[in-house]
Amino acid sequence: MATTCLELDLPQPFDFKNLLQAHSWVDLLPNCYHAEEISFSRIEELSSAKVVELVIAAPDERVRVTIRHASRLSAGDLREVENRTRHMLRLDEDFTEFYRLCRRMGKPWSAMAPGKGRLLRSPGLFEDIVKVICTTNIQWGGTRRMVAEMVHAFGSPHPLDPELKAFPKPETIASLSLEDFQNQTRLGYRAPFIHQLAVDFYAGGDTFENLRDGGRTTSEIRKELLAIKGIGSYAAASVLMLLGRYDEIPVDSVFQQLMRAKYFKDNDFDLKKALAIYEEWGQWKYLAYWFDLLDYYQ
DNA sequence: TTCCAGGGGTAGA
DNA sequence: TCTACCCATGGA
Repeated sequence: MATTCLELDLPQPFDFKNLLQAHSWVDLLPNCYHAEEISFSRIEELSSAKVVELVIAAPDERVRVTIRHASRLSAGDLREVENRTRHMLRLDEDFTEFYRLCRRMGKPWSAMAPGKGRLLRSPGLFEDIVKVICTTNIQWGGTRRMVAEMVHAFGSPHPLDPELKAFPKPETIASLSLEDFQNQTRLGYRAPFIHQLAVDFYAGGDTFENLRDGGRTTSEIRKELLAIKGIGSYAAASVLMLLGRYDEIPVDSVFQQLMRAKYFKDNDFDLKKALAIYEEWGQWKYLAYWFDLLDYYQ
């Protein structure tokens, strides 16, 4: 076994612990949260087909990525690990304007300004879209189970610890018949959506990479997301957040519960009035809602 | 047993 | 654009 370390500068301010704890992506395989060390690990399959383990921590003002690997890593492999880490931690997103708005809005949002607001995401868009589909119409325990079943059934194993596996590649799922895919996982009616997504990603991944195009409007990208089977308004808002666009609020049972508990009495919940609560946050609505939620239930 | 969960697709109005 | 109905699965 060999171990290689990478260190990356963190933009300041940056709250790494909050990035891990603020939403539950760190609880979904292949991510593994290490609460005591304030770190997480995950198995990654690189473009070179090497399967490595990344352990990511931020003990000071830098990110430390410890890579456990079986064979020698090339400069290209290391560059890929760096790029994937930067994407997961959103190191290149600018939250300056959001923090300014938080300070102006007062409590509870003023507590955001010292570096909170970054929500962990996956290195690849396929993984994030599949996981969002797995959050629909099911409790969180079911989401974890479905994601774990896909990773165990179709993920590439780490050569030094075959029980640890990467998130499945689109081509692995696309190479299976829908029937075989369904028989090896319990995804319910979501199975055809995820299988088709894998087929489409494998056939034209570049089309999906266009969703990351910063030059396009959120409504353009939202329209394309809604064209994906299995993605409705809630899931589109969630994927937009994972793309770094916070304009849309994911209206689901969690949102409605918070609204009924905090802002509406008895049965006078009104969706338009509820959405209007966050209107003044403009392009930061998702984060304003999300941290309002965390503050209320903490 | 029944309800429903970090909803979405479809048909029909 | 809105509504009704159906959709697998499993926890409560």
